[in-house]
Amino acid sequence: MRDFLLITRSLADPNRLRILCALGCEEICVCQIVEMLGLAPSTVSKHLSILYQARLVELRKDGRWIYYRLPRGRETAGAARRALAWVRRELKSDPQVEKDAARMAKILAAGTDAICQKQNGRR
Amino acid sequence: MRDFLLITRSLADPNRLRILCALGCEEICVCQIVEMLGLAPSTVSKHLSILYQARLVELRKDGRWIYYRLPRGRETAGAARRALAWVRRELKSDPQVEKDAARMAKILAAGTDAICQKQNGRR
DNA sequence: CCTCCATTTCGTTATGTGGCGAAATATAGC
DNA sequence: GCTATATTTCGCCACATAACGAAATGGAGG
Repeated sequence: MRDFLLITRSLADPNRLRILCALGCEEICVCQIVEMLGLAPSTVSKHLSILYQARLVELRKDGRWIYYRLPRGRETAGAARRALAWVRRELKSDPQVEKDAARMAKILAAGTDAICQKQNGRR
Repeated sequence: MRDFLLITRSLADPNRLRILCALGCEEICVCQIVEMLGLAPSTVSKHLSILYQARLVELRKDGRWIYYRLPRGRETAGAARRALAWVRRELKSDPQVEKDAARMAKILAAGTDAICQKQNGRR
């Protein structure tokens, strides 16, 4: 029950749902999620931490960047995998999610290296 | 997204999950849910109202009693049905849920009419 | 009509949560 | 080692929420 509640409480916030849907299949840098949501980095970090504790996302550190993604390996807890499948199904054609996907595509495509483009562009 | 959030926020509370699991297949009176959870009637009523708004339960009024049950008809929104199937699967063998089932069985079996037994017994 | 009782609604309180900015942490590059 | 930058942690505030008891609602039955 406790673990399941970690999951359901994670899913009870629109911004966290948007993050999960945006992750889709690709790996996304924190700064890109910040850009997509338009929230303060500290806020996004908190959301990601909540998702991480519920095992709904994994992270990979690469230099000073941190990439988040949906869990991949076989070792992924079944509960998390089923929860993600459920969310994806229910929100597949959600307007907000679709808008986010379009926006994220633009964010990823902007700039040549496609990594933390906004911050690079600031200089 | 809005409707989906109604569902996920409903599922983000342990007492509401216990109610949904207790409903299982049978129809249960509010006073019996109160007895099972050990919470104030007003609190339980609020929980039921939240579940009702998310379409996760239906109600049937019978005299001065109100029975709640999981949604039945074909007209039930698919999202609610899928959410309930997910919850049931994840919590099928949860210790708390099993204890609740045993307790609820006792509550339903107590008394001959099996309706609001505790209140009947009070007189 | 009046009472009784199951349930809901209302008002209050304590706690949880989402948001931000500031400060801390960590890594890259000079 | 110092600076710059990405991310997290911390402290704070506004607001949501779960709990209760008291009062209101509504049907049953005298």
